[in-house]
Amino acid sequence: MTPPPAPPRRASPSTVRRLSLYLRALDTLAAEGVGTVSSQGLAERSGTTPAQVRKDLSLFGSFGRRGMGYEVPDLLHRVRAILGLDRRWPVALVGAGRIGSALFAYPLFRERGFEIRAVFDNDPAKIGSCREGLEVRPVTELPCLIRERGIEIGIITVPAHAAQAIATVLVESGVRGILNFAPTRLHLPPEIEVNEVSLSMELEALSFALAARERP
Amino acid sequence: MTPPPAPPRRASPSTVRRLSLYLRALDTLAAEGVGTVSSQGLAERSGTTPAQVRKDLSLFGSFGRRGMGYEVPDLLHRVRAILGLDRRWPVALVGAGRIGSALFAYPLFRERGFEIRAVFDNDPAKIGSCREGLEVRPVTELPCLIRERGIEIGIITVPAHAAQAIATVLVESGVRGILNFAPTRLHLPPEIEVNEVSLSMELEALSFALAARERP
DNA sequence: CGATGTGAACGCGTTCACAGCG
DNA sequence: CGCTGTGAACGCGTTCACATCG
Repeated sequence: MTPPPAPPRRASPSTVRRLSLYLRALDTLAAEGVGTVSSQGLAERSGTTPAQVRKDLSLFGSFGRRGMGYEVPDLLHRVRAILGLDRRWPVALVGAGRIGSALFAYPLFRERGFEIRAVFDNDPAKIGSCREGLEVRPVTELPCLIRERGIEIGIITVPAHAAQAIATVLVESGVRGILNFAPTRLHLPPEIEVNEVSLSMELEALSFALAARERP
Repeated sequence: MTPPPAPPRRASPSTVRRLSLYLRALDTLAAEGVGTVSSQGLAERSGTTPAQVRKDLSLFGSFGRRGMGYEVPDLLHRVRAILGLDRRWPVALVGAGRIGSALFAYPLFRERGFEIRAVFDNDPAKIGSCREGLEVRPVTELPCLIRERGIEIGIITVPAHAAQAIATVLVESGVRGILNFAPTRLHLPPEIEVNEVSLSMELEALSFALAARERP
């Protein structure tokens, strides 16, 4: 009888991560034509527990039917909406090196609604060349193009020493969220969302775990 | 007077992540020729708090001098050892697509001691071609080469539907740690260390945060 | 003095257990 | 009866505060 709780502005980072996992699992289930799934079933496919699944979802509303579970197409739609994937997100890519080009071609981004609408680089050899049909532009044109194309998310794949300057310009041009692949900490206003992806950190976590096992 | 605590086999994932950040900061400090740093200074450069820095480090020993702080070269060496980076790690890359090739060329891996010693793919168009001087081999040769070259870490950058089979073969061939870029959950024995990197999850976390701010 | 190292207090995410409803 | 939704209990990582020592 209580209306679904107003979407909380802040869910814990772990919850948001798991919502992504649920979405992935629901995509698979929908593709398999499965109509209904229990918290148990979702938990198994996402590597968590049934209680955790129910707790996470209940933060945003009551999407299941007692005794039945969750309807896959409905829950899929709900989780997409919760994650903000019920719209398109124009994205800019700064850095047209190997990692940047790889991300550009990553099909899952587009499937989720992320559309790379601008690519920037300062290397004269790259400017003017194309990535998947989009021309690489010099960074000087960044502010203008970001605004013109309504871009709100920037992906940084430039060398560490250049990342802070790029981030600052992105924010000044209207970007509100940044995915940073450069191995350096960015200093930005607190209202800007920053997500750091450190590839070497991931390998180092493996290294730590493997080395820990060999210690006397 | 108490000897440094025996290195704990299990530190929390957050602690390990932060150790990587400290290492990065220490690298920079050393390059700048800074001789000493306080927990305060390290915290500022890593985006955490002084108390957190001291707690993290004290898990592994007493590396500082009261009233002085930490000596940068010494701490650098210690943190590298804690993370298991005082040795070389032979790595295999499975999947010579865009992401795989980008990782291959990522200089920070080699700087940290990770050496890609084998590259595999099943695409006949790629087999025999080279990535940074290493020849791409078919997956059929994987078990043999993994063993021959003493590889303990595998990086998976194949499509989701192929990832589980690859992971199983890697483990059967002696790999103990896996970095998985494929958007699928791997089922492996518990003694195997698995680290999932989900690029779309990172973007979805941004999308969630930005969308949450726009809600009424 | 100044900054580390650390037990204790705190807060928060996870887990539990059961009430509630189809 | 089955499974969800959820308050309460729990455990753990973070923060605090201070004793400690160069």
